[in-house]
Amino acid sequence: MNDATTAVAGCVSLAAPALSNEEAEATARLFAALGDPARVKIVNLLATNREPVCVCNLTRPLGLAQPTVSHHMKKLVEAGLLDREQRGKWAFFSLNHEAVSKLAGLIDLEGGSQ
Amino acid sequence: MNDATTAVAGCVSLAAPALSNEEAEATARLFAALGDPARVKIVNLLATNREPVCVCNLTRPLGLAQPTVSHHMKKLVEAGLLDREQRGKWAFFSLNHEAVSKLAGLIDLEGGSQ
DNA sequence: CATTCATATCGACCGTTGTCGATGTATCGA
DNA sequence: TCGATACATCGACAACGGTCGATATGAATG
Repeated sequence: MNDATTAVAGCVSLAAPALSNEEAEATARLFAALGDPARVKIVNLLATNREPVCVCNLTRPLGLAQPTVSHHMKKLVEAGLLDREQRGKWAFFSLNHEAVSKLAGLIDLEGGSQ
Repeated sequence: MNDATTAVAGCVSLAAPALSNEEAEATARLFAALGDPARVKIVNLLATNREPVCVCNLTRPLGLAQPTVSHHMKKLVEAGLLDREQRGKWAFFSLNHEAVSKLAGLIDLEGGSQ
């Protein structure tokens, strides 16, 4: 999922002249994707491990049931922060580094468009 | 409010080796502070206008009632993203650029601690 | 001191969201 | 084909959060 349906696709820098309602909502959705401790840990695991991770390897370190983990993965994919790849029975999730870079750029008020 | 009670004080980079529960919760609280369109707009206004803003000047551009705006300002102050200064009757809010810089650093997975 | 104004807090309402068990779907192996 | 595995979806429940009107606090003003 790297298309226009992701939140990151509709985001503009926080230093942009005047955010529209749609831009503010998309930006809020992107930040809200990281507004849960479990999802922060998921992104942290993917950022440090480098290799894609499947759901079954996340339930134990997160201490959450499998449906809950799937729920969080879906949120992160919809935000555009994670990519999903199906390999047989397994669904492998990896960081979308382009989206992460764009997120970092949103907050850069000095070197941004200010 | 720039003390240890703010969310930004307990945050660690998303590229840090292994986030504790407390670090993940603090990071999530910081991101959640920007997980609402109204608060995104508030930060955007403060980032572009440079000058501090009081609540009475935000109700009209946001289209929200005064208690709602105060609620959002409190969330942003608790997160550490905004500073509050009382001048007579008015409460002036301004961006905490140190916190914004730290937030941008949290997401920088390349130049960070990875 | 009374009034006005700016802001915070309270209480209530209600939509959203995190959580899990149960179930459905699809794939792989025996 | 059958059973096991991995994952998504569904339904339900509880907790959280955004919103507003009413009210409280506190400061300037006359």
